[in-house]
Amino acid sequence: MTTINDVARAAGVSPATVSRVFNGGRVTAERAERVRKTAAEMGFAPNRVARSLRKQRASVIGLIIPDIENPFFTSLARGVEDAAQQTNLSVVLCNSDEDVDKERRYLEIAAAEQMAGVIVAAASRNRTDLSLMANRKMPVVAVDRRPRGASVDAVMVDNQHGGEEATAHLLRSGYRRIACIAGPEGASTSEERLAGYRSVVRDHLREEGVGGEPPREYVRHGDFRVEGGRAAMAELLALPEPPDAVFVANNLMTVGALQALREAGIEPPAFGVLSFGDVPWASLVRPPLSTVQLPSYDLGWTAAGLLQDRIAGTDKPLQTVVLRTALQVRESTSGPGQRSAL
Amino acid sequence: MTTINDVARAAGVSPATVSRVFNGGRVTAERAERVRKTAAEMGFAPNRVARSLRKQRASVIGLIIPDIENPFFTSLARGVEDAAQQTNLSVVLCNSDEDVDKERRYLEIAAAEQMAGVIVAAASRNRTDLSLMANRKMPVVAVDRRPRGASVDAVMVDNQHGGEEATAHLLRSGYRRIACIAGPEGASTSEERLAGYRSVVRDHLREEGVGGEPPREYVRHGDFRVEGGRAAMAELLALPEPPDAVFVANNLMTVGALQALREAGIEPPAFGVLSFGDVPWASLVRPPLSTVQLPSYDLGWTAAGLLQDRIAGTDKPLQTVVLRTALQVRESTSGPGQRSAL
DNA sequence: CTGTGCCAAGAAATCGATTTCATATGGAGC
DNA sequence: GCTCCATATGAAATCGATTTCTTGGCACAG
Repeated sequence: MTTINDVARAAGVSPATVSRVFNGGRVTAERAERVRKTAAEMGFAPNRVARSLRKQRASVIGLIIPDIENPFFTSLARGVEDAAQQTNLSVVLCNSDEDVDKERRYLEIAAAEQMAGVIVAAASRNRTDLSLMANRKMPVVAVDRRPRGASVDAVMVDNQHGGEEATAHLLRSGYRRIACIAGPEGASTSEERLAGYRSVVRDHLREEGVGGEPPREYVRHGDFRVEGGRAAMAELLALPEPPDAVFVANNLMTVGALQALREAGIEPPAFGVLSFGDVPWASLVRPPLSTVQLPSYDLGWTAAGLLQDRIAGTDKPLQTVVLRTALQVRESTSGPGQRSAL
Repeated sequence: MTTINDVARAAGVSPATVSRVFNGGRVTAERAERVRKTAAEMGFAPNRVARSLRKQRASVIGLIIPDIENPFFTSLARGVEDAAQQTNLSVVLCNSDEDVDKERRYLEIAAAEQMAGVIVAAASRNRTDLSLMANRKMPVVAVDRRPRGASVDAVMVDNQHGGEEATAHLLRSGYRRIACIAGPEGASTSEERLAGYRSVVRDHLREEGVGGEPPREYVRHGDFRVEGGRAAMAELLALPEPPDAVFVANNLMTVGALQALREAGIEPPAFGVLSFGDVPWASLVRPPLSTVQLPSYDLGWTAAGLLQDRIAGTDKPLQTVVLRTALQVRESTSGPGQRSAL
């Protein structure tokens, strides 16, 4: 491969001069031109590894997500990528698979590769450890999930608001026995969504003059995966007094819940189904699914922006940006009255 | 950060010895133990950038895919990742977005970062240029799509066989006016699938004593995206004699086709729909969709295996592995007879 | 005419690990 | 007891770009 030394020799200058030509140093126009020309002729591209070693920083940022097969995260990844392209940073995507060990390995790699920064959707609120990054003063932005105790910039979704909006909509549509399939206990996103659900149900019960909390058995915890949603839904349907609607706390569990409903011969909107997060190809599901839409792309875009500011060395105080959800009403929650023929 | 020199000093040995401890050189057990211990205490992890510079090779492989939001490719990516983990290679994922320029940028990065190898699902059969890799003798494996004229190992799907199987199944189910929504002209995957379709239809016509080719207007070209599938399906439905079934050459276009069908108030299986490639959450679509299942995970796994062999320096002749598809019959192709109420 | 200051440009140090080369030590064989 | 070899180890070169340090030349002011 042609190195900076080859170019220097060919152009009759020193390697330092070649470097300066490519990095905005002061070089006389005539020489700069000559260097650029020979470099182009020889097909010279600076060796990034050597550059990173010397600069102690690579022009790469890491993006660590817990599930590459979840469209929410892939859309987020596109947001990051598009934003990063603006400052010539490239993005490497790592899939932690919701596994804290795998995640740690990737964090170690990010550190050892001297990446310019990391955006991480943490696999665990408690056990994700960002101290490696802190030690090296490597910029980090948390996205979607904030690891406990980490002092980093963050971009979050207004989960509680989304949960409230969803539950209120179900109530407005006439459903009365509303269940919730929440995510894993301890996951911040799950707990906030659940809190939104709880607060609206509580208010409703108070208005009705009943008071109290939603029935304990109407709240189930899944694992944010398809199978967990299916199991939770099956349990709900097996209750002595099953619910007439469900708010499911993520898209994949919704897929599972819908499968369980179908197996039981039950069809929305007689049974209301509202998903937190777009289900891919939602428009294909019959009937079309009402969802709380998440700004996944913007989440990524915003996170990448914050990270780039930090990389550039801003000393703004840490900030947390919260993006709003948007309720997308479709037929799956049009009300228990319109029973389809069963 | 603690370097190999810090560790060496602390352990009272030379940096060379520390390096040997971590790279399987000959070191007396007692010293090795001491080095390992101090290294652990100091939290030493070798700087990958420096290592890559010296070794002229990083312990990272690049995976370039054209669409990160297509579950086919994400599943493939998981296969690559799982296989790579076996030899401690990490995978960086790059999304070319079906854009040859973006793809070239990533290839340049892979070269400049001195990645150990690249697996690429080419954005274009003609215009994807792998000469950069060839120049540096960097191992490359093509997956799913083979760039024209590149001498690299490849892992492919038996597209023609899949197309034949699909079309034959539609015929067996009683459909007679079978259309095909193919991919972009020039894409090898698309053309092979289409060839499979053509050959079966041709044979059928001959058996019927008619002979000839499938009607030209029954073959449409889309762009492998949702919108393309929708448009193609709409055109098919607008024909004077519309088809009674369609073989769609990829999963995303199938989603579009289903949307167009629904808008026209037509429902499978009265109109047969068969998708090449699993539609995500296929089980949710009503009625369940028949598909030609692609071994996406195995594609990735196999490609990573081949790449690792090359990285290890095997001199086996170039090989192309072809993996078979499997027809998954569901209700969307159960035959035109069972007309659902329209 | 000389001193000061500025700027271009080369020489050389640097980043951190690996690897070659040289050296010392110990043991085996005669 | 001496030679020879194997082996452990350290010193130093190396990878390729960036950056600091130096030098030399030129311009301008006094």
